[in-house]
Amino acid sequence: MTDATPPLSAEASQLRSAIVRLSRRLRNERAVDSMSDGQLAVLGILKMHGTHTLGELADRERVSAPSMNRTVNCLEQDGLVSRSPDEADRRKVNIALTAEGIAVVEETLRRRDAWLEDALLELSGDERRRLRDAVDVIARMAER
Amino acid sequence: MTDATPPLSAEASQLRSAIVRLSRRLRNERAVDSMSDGQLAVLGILKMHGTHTLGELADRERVSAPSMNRTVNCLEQDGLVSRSPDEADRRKVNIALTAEGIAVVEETLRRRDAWLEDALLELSGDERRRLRDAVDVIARMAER
DNA sequence: TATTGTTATACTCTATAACTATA
DNA sequence: TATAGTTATAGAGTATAACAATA
Repeated sequence: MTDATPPLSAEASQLRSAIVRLSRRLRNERAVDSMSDGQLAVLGILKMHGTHTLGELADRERVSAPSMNRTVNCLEQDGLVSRSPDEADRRKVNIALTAEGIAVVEETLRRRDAWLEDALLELSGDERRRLRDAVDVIARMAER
Repeated sequence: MTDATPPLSAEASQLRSAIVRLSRRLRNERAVDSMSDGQLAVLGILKMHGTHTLGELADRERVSAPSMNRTVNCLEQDGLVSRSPDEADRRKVNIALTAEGIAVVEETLRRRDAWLEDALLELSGDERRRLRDAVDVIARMAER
């Protein structure tokens, strides 16, 4: 597709702009509009990586423990997560998704995917292939 | 690279995950750590699209006018933007970047690009080409 | 004594409603 | 009378410091 290698700086700048803009557009699609980004992020972590303690959630989201405590309180009041004391170390509290929490996070991801699926269907076969070929490279860069 | 077309749902899901994660990683790189996302977004709009009125900025960021007013107050106090009454319609106020505001937004973009440039240099030539071929597709999807 | 979670308190960012100046 | 911007006030979300329970 592209033959000559363009200047590195232009390549980085264009990539950054495209990634940030698509991400912002995606974020608009969510199951519960009243839910904050922070709350949704916690549900996503629990969905993807299973039960966490409060401290683990705070570390993952790079947020203070009191702040995460408040977020978890809201989610607990809404019935989306449950707290239960850890058997081995009773200082710890395990936070897990409830059935309703699972439903909310799956619906949000479903909406975001649905928006993307619509967009993918408007692409040509070649454009879709180019996107597909880049996905694993993007994912690996994010882990850096 | 990829020959068979995978299920649309898996394709969308993997793309969403990769885009969101790389975007989050990029956001960490900024010139002034004490500056909020909202403030930086305003500087970015002014840098990219030139002078705006308060209402235009509020509309673009999908935020209320009082909220944008406060954001602009902070930027003005920090000397990053200037207010000047519109000549034609004196109800309006034009908000523009100062020299210092230009420097801050350029430094932030430079940092983000620098991080990306480092990451690009660690890729193979083939990986970089795949990324390059996808950028304009991603940019177009974001505009949808 | 150190660690985990929680409460107390304050600051920032957001919003709606009311106000001022101009069209 | 309508519109652009601002001010007043209140509701989330965040942080640091202090506290309680457990290791």
